[in-house]
Amino acid sequence: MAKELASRSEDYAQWYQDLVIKADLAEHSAVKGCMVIKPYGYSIWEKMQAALDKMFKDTGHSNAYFPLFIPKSFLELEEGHAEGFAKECAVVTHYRLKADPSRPGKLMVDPDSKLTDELIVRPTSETIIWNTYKGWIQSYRDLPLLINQWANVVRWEMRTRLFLRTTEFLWQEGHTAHATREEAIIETEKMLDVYADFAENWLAVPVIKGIKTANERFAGAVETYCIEALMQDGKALQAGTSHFLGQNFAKAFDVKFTSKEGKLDYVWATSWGVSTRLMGALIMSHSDDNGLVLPPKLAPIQVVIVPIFKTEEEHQAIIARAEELVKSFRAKGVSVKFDDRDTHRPGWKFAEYEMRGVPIRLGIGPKDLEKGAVELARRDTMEKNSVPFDGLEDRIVQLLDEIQQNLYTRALARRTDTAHHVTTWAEFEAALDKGGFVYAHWDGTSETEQRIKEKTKATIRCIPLHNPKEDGVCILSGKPSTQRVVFARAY
RNA sequence: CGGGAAGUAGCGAAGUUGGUAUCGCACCUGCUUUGGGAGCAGGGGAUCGCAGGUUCGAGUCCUGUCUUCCCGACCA
Repeated sequence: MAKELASRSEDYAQWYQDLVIKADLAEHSAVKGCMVIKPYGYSIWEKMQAALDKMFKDTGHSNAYFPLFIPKSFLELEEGHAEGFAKECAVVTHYRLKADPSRPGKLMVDPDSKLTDELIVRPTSETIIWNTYKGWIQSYRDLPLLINQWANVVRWEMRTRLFLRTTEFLWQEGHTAHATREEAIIETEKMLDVYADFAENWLAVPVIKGIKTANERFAGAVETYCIEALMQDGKALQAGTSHFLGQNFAKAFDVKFTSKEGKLDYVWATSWGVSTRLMGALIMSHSDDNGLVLPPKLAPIQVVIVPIFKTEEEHQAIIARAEELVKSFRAKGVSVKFDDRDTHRPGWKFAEYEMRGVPIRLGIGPKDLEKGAVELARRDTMEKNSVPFDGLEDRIVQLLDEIQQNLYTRALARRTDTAHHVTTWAEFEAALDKGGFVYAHWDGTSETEQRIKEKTKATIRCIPLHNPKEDGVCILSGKPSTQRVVFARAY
């Protein structure tokens, strides 16, 4: 009724927007390109943060916090980095307002408050962090330095979409410093593994781990690793990146250390990040035309109990039973909500929790009490079954795990089913139009990649790690190639 | 930032050649209801995105501006 969505098949983009709004995840703000993340959406993000934060800590990292503002002069120091971000920076040029003498009650920028060194609102923090690290690192004993920060960043995007691309977004950025090139590369790959682990085991989103081509590489990086996910409409989404920065930033910010052998050398660096874009990946991987579908591990509410009754006697009996269930579920670590609001009827609640993606719904009414059972509805399959109270909490724990697995399996099957291996240009174009990852030979040049992008809007998502070698010819140039790379149209 | 579309009550929409705003849902009250978004009756809520202008009179015409959506260029 009031909350219907556009269908995925008719208008995928509209479906996505409707869903974000109607599942109460986020809304547009009064500020162009910026969103308000609503409590329900934010609680999902908090669960992601908690899981990732633990993974970072478990791999030896500590959190810290660096300034929102970066002096413009810092951003200029690493050439590639400067070029990459120059076009999308918000710049603070003044530090004060004053009453506008020509418009009573209005404010104006005080021209006397002009900053001599303008400040950039961070689009990423490499520069301020490497400026800081210079003071922290003198010896090999100070290494490795393993820092993460949770922060907001601003990139002045021309075209925005809730969660997928907004002017301001939330993320974490890890910045590490190492004594050797090898150690930095190990770190880069380790954090990519953390991201892949998180994507697959928490988001239930299968990802391809790979390396970006030069065209797609992070500005200032020597090598960019990524995890690429496939959305239901057949488009790819970069879900996380991990960069081997070489000595680029160490040289730009003059960060040297004395080795055990007494030699002075620049340190080796990595940076890695995932953002609230993961919310978009989560939404577009599992949800359906009835609304959001959440993997149990990230669902703010895993089980909702909806009472159904006519008389107050029935109501009281249900409350008694429901409270027992809540207690036993919580004892098993299951997050459960008993929705005893009398302001909404059961049917309304069913629809509402479906829209919000709650993995399991239990309906309890007089008929169930009589049978000693509940009506259990699974959000992922929309199946309904009567399940006895006896042993219910164990069944729930098991079922949550089953749902988590099912979402992953389903997403993986979709990715596998839509994957194409092509050899000719005609096949390539046809495959792109169908959607999904397209494995094709490429001659390895940026020029060819660029031409393919211009002709088809598809990009090389990545060169998969441990990619099997296979002789072939480039789909566009016909030149020899030693491996297939992954193409797709992307978000 | 270029091209297109849109903005009227919380949401979705109607509004004729300019004459002071209508409908559905939602909301509030009451009664009846409650196993898939309840029914009936009554009620409240809009300076028509914002700022100017034309006019006796502007939701409607003109100018500017903000925001959103779609398509491009750019990007997580």
